[in-house]
Amino acid sequence: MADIRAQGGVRAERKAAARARILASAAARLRQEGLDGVAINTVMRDAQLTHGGFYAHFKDKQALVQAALVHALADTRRRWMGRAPDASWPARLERLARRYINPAHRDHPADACALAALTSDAARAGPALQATYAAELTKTLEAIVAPFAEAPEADQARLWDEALAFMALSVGSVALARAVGPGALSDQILRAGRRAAARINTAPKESPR
Amino acid sequence: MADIRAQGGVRAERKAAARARILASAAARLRQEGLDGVAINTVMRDAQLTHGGFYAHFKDKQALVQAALVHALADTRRRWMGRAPDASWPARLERLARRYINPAHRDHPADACALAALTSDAARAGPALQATYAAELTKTLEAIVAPFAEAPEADQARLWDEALAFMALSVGSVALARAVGPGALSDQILRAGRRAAARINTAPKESPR
DNA sequence: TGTACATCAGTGAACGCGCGTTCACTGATGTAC
DNA sequence: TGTACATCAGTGAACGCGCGTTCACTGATGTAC
Repeated sequence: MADIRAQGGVRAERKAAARARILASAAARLRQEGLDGVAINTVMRDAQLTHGGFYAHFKDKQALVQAALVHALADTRRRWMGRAPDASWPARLERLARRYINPAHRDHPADACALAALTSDAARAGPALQATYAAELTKTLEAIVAPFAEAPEADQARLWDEALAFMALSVGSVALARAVGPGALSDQILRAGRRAAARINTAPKESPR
Repeated sequence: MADIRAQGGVRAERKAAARARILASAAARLRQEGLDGVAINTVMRDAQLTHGGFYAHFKDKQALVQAALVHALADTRRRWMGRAPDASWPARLERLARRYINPAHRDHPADACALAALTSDAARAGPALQATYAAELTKTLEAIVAPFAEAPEADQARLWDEALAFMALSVGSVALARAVGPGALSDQILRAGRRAAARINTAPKESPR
């Protein structure tokens, strides 16, 4: 009895399921249509509910968007990194670039990385969303360098810088490839971006390679 | 007399001046607040007019946004490229990266490159705006490689690819640096992106350098 | 186990707001003679 | 040069629409005895 109550009961279970549906539909809308695409009416209809009930789950639209952003990125980060170990740092960047900067990722935004979808939205949003965006980007950067945490201290700074530039190029390539619309230019951007991402180099200009 | 009429007369001159004010205010709003920031009421008030008169100048909001995008990019492209000749292709990329990927550019969006401000907006917009965005990006790419049009035919494809990746990284760095909000991470992104942009390399993975 | 009351997720109408667009009107500018 | 009419950039009220949020209400679930 106590156990069953601890599990939540029928009502709590249904509420949790409803919240999960709301979050999933908000996450998809967020990635596909941005902040303005997360209209409460639409999200609730997607989740087979009416809009009035929304406020039993989230304080306001802002809270939903923040939760949806975290949800979406946890999902794509896990799928992106995969399980395959990489032989070297360049091999890792090459593999991650191949899996991120490609036409399928560009063409399916509802399942894609929210960092690439929301650059402009986050730039214009308030500090709260920007902080969430920054925290999620940081988690992603840490996931990129994680397998090389054993590398010498002296190399850590270089890896971090290269991961930063790698993310800027990856996000930039996909965002730009979407912005120009379908066509040859979009494909060219992805090809060039993918190649350059695998060869990113952040040595300061003073020290020639 | 005929000359004065050819110049347009008082009414035509005033109309042209009003149109220029509308366009300038729309271009600033577009860069700072995106497509939704270009509200006709606001833009017309900025231009010292009332909203009803808008349709004497533009067919609809879409036409204004397209014209403002072209206007904004012509301006920033000219300022970005400057007049200084560059000693070499790497020197050109290094100089352009320094002038694009920096805190001042990040922090003054109303005067900044619209390509970086509108990636997400253009990705979700209709084909007409995407075509304009693509055409403006193409003009920018052409301006980047223009001084090296005399280079051997065999090098042209490489220069174009590197210009593509360079733009993806430049736009991505500024867009990402804005998205994370002010702080150390934002500055790190710009520093790493700037260094990597000056060293962009799009050789295919099969041929090691 | 059965009954009476309390809780609260979800419903659906309503609100105020800003948006893009339309439209009858005004009055300075332009044109015809 | 002077007068009568035509044009049209700009005004300001009005429209329908979708938005986020509020709120009185419902009815199934949960609790107390």
